Amino acid sequence: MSSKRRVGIAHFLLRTFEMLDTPKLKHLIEWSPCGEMFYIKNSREFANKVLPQYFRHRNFQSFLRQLNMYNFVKKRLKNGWNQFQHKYFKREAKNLLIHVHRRSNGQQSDEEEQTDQQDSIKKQQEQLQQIKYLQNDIVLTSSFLFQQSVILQGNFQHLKNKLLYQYIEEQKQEKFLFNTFSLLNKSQTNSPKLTQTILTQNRKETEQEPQLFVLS
Amino acid sequence: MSSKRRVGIAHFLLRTFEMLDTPKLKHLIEWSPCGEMFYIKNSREFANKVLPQYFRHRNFQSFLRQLNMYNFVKKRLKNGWNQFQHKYFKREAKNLLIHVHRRSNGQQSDEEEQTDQQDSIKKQQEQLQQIKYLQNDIVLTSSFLFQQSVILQGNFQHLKNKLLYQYIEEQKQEKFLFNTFSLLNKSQTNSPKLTQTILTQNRKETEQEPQLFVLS
DNA sequence: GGGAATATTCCC
DNA sequence: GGGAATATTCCC
Repeated sequence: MSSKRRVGIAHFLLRTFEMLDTPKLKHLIEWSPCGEMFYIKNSREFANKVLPQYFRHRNFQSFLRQLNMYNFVKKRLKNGWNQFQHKYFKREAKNLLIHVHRRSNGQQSDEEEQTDQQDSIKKQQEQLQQIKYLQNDIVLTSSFLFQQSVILQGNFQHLKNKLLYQYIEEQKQEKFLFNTFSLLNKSQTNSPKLTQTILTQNRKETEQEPQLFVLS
Repeated sequence: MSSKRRVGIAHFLLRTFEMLDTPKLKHLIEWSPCGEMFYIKNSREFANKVLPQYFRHRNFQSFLRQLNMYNFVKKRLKNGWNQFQHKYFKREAKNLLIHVHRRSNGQQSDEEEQTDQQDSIKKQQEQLQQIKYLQNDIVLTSSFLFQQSVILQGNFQHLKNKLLYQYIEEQKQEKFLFNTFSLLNKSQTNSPKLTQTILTQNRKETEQEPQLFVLS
């Protein structure tokens, strides 16, 4: 168990007590009239303005968590206030604070006795071994895949560049064609039929699906 | 045990990395020339001026404790600097940070030495812990690769279609050109200079980079 | 340097 | 509200 307990009173308890001792904060946190519990009246404002003065944060939730760890009992009042109470946390009895203990986190109950412990340990070891091997394989595969993805990205980039290049070539061709016909029209006012013929002729051509390439 | 690991990289690691990324602090904390370890040159001043900017305290010792929990190796240099090193904490490889794991507190040596059984159980637990960490890494990588593959497939399909379309267009143009010149040659035996003019004229055209498309 | 307590955060 | 991880403190 916790053989080593700090002697003093927890920082959290002291600071919380201090807050309650501060008249300026009465509109946000205050003892009940008789001093056996206290209220937080506006948790939002309280969190933002008061908490950072006493702790390293401004989360109401964290404050709640602490109260909870010290076994304070919370109650929601009708007027929206939060009320907190602890048997040993009272205005008139600061000395009682030494009885407020923080909940220790984990109780390790030893459970039943295990006769076949060794047996089960061995089995577990074998399983562990299997898992390790498998995991190792997976790591290798994963690493390989990662590299592949990088390579693929590269290939893709390459392809994209190719495409761009092709596009440029195409543009040139188009321009070429365009110019050709311009010149043709200019120089052949006498026989405009030629252009017509060319266009007609070309329209007859049937298109065929080309076998481009097969990728995956 | 700890079945719940946070996905992200520990706040401590990120903040420490940030410090090292800050040129203004080079006189107090700085990467080694090659970036595989870092130095703290004046721990006193560092603690007072730098720590509170990145953490909630100004204790060099607390900072040390964290480095220690994350298995950094400390070395005291002759010139008084402190050097820290971790396999996966390097300037050029922020992505490796996911492999820097916080030591789990799990070791509770209650008193005397422990039975062999308990010992072996503990070892197994450690191993399990390691496996879990590694598995988490793998899951992250795998998820990343999956996303990558989807994106790549999409990009690739898109590109393929583009390419096909372009190819068809090109074919049409070529055919068209071919026909044009055939007709031209037939009908213009008298003035062969026209073809020449067309070719010369076209050669002068300047090319311009077209905006093709933007992928991912 | 590291064990263990308390403080704070995150999440179910 | 509480389990569990990380952050900070304290101490040997």
